This record gives sequence, C-alpha cells and structure tokens, in this order.
Amino acid sequence: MPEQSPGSRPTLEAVAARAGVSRATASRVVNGGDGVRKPLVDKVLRAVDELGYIPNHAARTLVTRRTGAVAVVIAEPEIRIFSDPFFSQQIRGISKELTAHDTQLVLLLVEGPGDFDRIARYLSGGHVDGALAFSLHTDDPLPAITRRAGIPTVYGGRPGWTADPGDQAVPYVDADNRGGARVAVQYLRDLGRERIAHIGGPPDQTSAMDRLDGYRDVLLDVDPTLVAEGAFTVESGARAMAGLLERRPDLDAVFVANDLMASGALRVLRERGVSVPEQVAIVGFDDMDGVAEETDPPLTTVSQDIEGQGRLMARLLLRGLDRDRTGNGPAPDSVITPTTLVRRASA
Amino acid sequence: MPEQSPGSRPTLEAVAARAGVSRATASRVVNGGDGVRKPLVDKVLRAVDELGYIPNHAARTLVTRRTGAVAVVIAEPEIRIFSDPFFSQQIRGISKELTAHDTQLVLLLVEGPGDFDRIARYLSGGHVDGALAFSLHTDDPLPAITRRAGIPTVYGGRPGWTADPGDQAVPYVDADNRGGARVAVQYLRDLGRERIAHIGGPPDQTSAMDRLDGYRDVLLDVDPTLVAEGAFTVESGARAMAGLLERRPDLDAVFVANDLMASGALRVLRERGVSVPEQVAIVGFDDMDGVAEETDPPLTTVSQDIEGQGRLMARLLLRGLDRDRTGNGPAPDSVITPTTLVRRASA
DNA sequence: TTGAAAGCGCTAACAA
DNA sequence: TTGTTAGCGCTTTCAA
Repeated sequence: MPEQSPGSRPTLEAVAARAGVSRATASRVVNGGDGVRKPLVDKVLRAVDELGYIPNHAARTLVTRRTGAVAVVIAEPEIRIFSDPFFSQQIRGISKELTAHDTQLVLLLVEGPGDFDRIARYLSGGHVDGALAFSLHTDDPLPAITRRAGIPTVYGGRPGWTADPGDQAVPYVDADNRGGARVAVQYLRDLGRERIAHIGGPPDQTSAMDRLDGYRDVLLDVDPTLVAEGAFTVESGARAMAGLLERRPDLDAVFVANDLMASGALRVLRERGVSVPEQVAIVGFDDMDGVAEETDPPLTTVSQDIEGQGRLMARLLLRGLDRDRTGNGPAPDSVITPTTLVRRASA
Repeated sequence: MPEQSPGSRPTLEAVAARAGVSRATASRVVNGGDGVRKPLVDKVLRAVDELGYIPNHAARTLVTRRTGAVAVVIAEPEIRIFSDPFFSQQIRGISKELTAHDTQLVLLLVEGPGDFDRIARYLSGGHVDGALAFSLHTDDPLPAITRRAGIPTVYGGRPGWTADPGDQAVPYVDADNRGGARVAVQYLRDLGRERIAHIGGPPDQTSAMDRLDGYRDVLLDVDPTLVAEGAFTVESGARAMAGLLERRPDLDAVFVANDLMASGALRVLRERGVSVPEQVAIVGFDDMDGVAEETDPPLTTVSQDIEGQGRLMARLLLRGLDRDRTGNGPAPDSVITPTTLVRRASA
C-alpha cells in the first residue's frame, strides 16, 4: 500500500479513471462486484490496489445512512466500570462479533448523572446505527433515552424497569440467573445441608434479585435471618458473612450471589477457623477468571459464558439492524443463556 | 425534543426555512454564531429547538475532513486487557478529556497477531482524526502502522522500539518510572537495609526496564542473585519471591516492580513466617486501588496518577490535531508525570 | 452490463 | 452581515 500524504487520498473517481470505467462501475466493484463482468472487476481491483484506494467513510454514510458503527454505553457509575472482569469479557465478545461484521465499536462512558444529555444527543446524532447497553439498575434512565432516540438497542442483563403496557419488549441477553441459583441451592441440599444461608447482591440489580429468587424457589419459606445483603464486592461479602455467622452460628452452607463476595466470605470463615466445606459449604456464582479457581479452597460455583453473552448481544443487534434495512425477518427476541455448576472444593 | 421517526430528521435547510434565513446563516449559528446578528441568532436557535435539529455528522465530516473521533487502540493480547485497572483508569481519563472536547472514543481491540491489517485499514480509512495507543512491548507493530497511516498518535508508556534516525520523535505520556524506583530504593537504604533485592517485570516492557534501571541507579554493582524476574502478576510475584528467598535467605528488603507482584511476595513471606517489615521490608509500585491498601501489611509503594496520564494523552493528541488544523503552535512533546512514595506499613 | 447524472446534508468561498 | 453557489466522495436510480 503506497503511503498517503494526509488529505490527498485517491477517490473513486481516480480509481475509475485508472481502470477506464465509470465511477458507477467502480463503485459496484468496490461493493462486491455484483453484475459487473469479470474483466472489468479485475481492472478496477487492480486500480484500487495500485492507488491504495480506501473508500471515504463519511461520503458513504451520507448516502447510505448507515454508519457501520455501534455504540457501547456503559453507565456504571462506580469504579468497577472496567476493572470488573465481567464487563471486560462482555466487551471482548462484543468486539469480536462486531469486527467480524466490519462494524466499529464506539465507547460511551457515562461520567455522571448529568451526563445522560450528552449520550442522548450523541445517540440521536446519527453517529451510530445501534447501541448496546448494560442496564444493571432498576432506575436506569438509559432505556428511555435509546427509545426516544429511536435507535435499536440490545441490553446486557435483564432490564429492571417495567415497560409501559403496549411498549414493545426490549431485547436483552442475560444468563439464567434464577435457574443457576436453583441448581446451586439444590446441590447444597442434595449434599445434606439443612441451614443454607444466602449472601445476595444489591437489590436494585436484576441479577441479584433473580439469584435470590432462585434460592427461594428451592427453599420455600426461608428464615429471613439466613439472608444477608452484599454489594458484589469482596469486602461486602466478608461483612455479610461475619453478620450471618453472628446471627446464625448454626448455618452449614452459604449460596453466595457472586464469586467476589464468596472469596470475602471464605476469608472470614478461614479467620474464624470454620472449615470449608466440612462445617460450612460454599457455592458462588460467575466462575470468575482468576478468582474462583484461586480461592482457598477453590470455589464451587455457577458458571456462565460471559464472552458468549457479549457476542450474542452484538449478533442480536446486527440482526435487528439488517432487519430494519431489508424489512423482513422476525423482530429480535431476548436470549437467556444457560449456566452450569462447576464443582471444586468449597462444596 | 420532538421524537424523530427514524430516517426523516430535519436538515439545516428546514431550519433555515423556518427561521427565514439562508442555509449559510443557519450553519453559522449552529457552529457558534460568529458574525451573525443577535436577532437572527435567536431566530435560528428557536427553529433548531422547535424542529429538534441535530447536525448530520457524515455531511459535516465530508466537507470539514474532521471526524470528531479518536481511536483508542489496545493491543494487549493477554486477558488483562480491561481487567487491568491500569487500563481502565487510563481509559477513564481519556474519556473524560475527549468528552470535554466533544470528541468520540472509538475502541479498537486488537484480537490477535493477524489483526493488525484490519487496524491499519481502519486507521487509514478516515474514520478518526487521531489515535491513542498503549505500546507496552518493544516489538509492537503499532507504531509503524500509525506512522504509515499518517495519523497523529500519542502513546501511553514510553515506546520501546528505537526510532529510525531522522524520524520525528513519537510523543508519549509515561510515569517517571526510573525516578520513582530510585526514590523507593533510596528509601529502603535510608531505612538501613543493606541487601535490597528486586523483583522486576517482563523485560520487553519499558516500564519494567525503567524501574530496574532506577533500582540500579541507587545500588551500583548490584549482585545478580538479588534480582528476580516476574510477569506483573500476583502469582509470578510469589514465585519470584520464593526463588529469591532460596538463593538469598539473607535479604532484608525487596523493591517490587508493581503492587500485584508485591502482594504475591507478601503472601509467600507470610507463609514462611518472615515478618514484614521487621525482617524484610517491601516497597511496591503503582499504588493500585484495591490492592496496595488491602495487603497484609498495607503496602508502601510508589504512586502515580494513572487517570491523569490518560487525560494528558488525550490532551496532547487534541492539541496536536488543532495544530495540524491551524498550522501553528509547537509540536506536541512527550510528558513524564511525577511519582510519589506512599508510606504504609510494609516498609 | 455499463454510464450519466442526481443528490445525500453540510461548509466555506465569494459576492452582494 | 447575509446569501448564493460550488463542491466534499459516494451510491443509486434511470437510460442506454
């Protein structure tokens, strides 16, 4: 590829001239070559190569009204944003799928509660064809924004807000949190545990609620003193475990809503000399890389394919965009991805 | 803002008509309103508001040749990509600075060694005005790519490759790794430690080399048995510490090239019953959130403003772009950001 | 199968 | 200070 002095790239016009064809034909070739005879295709391709032609994206977008870009909106206000491996793996999956479809990823970090205006303006500005968003909190203003901007959006995680009746359902991708929790708790029961406690996540996140619901599905009429609330962080898990131990020294198992909290809980148990799994069995959730396998003892936990969820989100969105363009195919539906119990040493 | 049925947004033309002015005047107002009389400005603004006008980005880019977007290229092949709080904090800083200048962040994740072609094509395709990249490895192909694509780029971290003579220096932002290391080691010496070991990072990363150089600056002619090599991970730090202890049971301090490895080292020392800081003093590097403060004992370490580095990268790039446009101002220079020693309990 | 020509929405010379 | 007009580079009817 010849080096380009900036600002003087060859245009389609130049390619056409060099190939001895019209601009229209050159365009056809560049866009797949349908309906152009082989010799001309070759000529144009050669010209493209020799000139180092790269289509001007803005010009193309101007006429096609497609930007070839998708926004990923991350509205998690806390520090966790990227450090959370959960996000990083989803983004990885998203990136892979988008790349495979020649689509760019525009990252929109929401930097504060007053920042939604900017996001709304951007989304409405024709910069992107669609959006992927993570809606973790029940009071998230994002769904309203994307809806008003009229921009197709797929959510990661079941949105917590309740749709207005008559509104079209919002497509999302989520793990089978409830089912996974059920399997985990049932496993503890099958182990013969009788006083199974739960450390849950923040109640404004649907994943936390769903996991709690799964716990309750198995343990009908559970004693409220067996349920503690954490914040999905190591420290909060430790605190919750300590509280639980104080209230219910007789507990013999804990289903913890994520691995981070489970590792905090394990630390507390170790400090107090409670043996795991002999005295207390522990099951986590997420099968988080670099955590679940390295706790002491290694964590039995519910595994989900996070990167796969990211891919799925992107695929759903792209399919929806295609549908908008071609006007056929079914509206994108939500997808619940399966979970599996991974047995290690903690239960 | 009125809801838009997709694909039928009002154009500048419509705004102009409604305001009773020419398209040119409307354009002027939308772009700041310089040289337009107040009453007309108001009229146009009102029309913009009533119509819910949002400029078409592609059309604007087509004529101005500015995209208002910047690529962030992350070519770290390992899983660390986002989970590494280092990146996440830099990206945060970058995002903040870009947002403040109405510039979008396009995320380019390099997904494998064969993926650089795609990146090169994208960078050459006029999608973005500039790029920010993290060049951690000495054999990184990225610098060559951005140079050939003729796209202004600022690096995070001192690039490891040696520039061809006559090449213009590549602007980068980096912490004062060498100076920080010197301060750390000097501190250990002032504490009276006499056999100060070092656990270094991967030798193909400039930050690791610079920290090692700083260590050597203070401890001229250091015994090679006192230097071990890690990979910036907790586990590698633990292994390096174990090796060091075996070779040199007499060591009385370790300067570790990052906090993650330091936490691994601390674990090994604890397991072996070596008291910190009494028998062995430890100093880390990074002052990493959620790590340095929570080790046992809390880590004395060299702190750097990572988010600030991200902001700086963005600022440097934007300034360079401005310069390209206006043709004046000095060429962007590299920036070395200061480090400070944070005293906690480990030394 | 190919080419001519219209126009996507905007900015920026240039004229008035 | 305002308006007229010529494109930016591309895709896409419509005719040939």
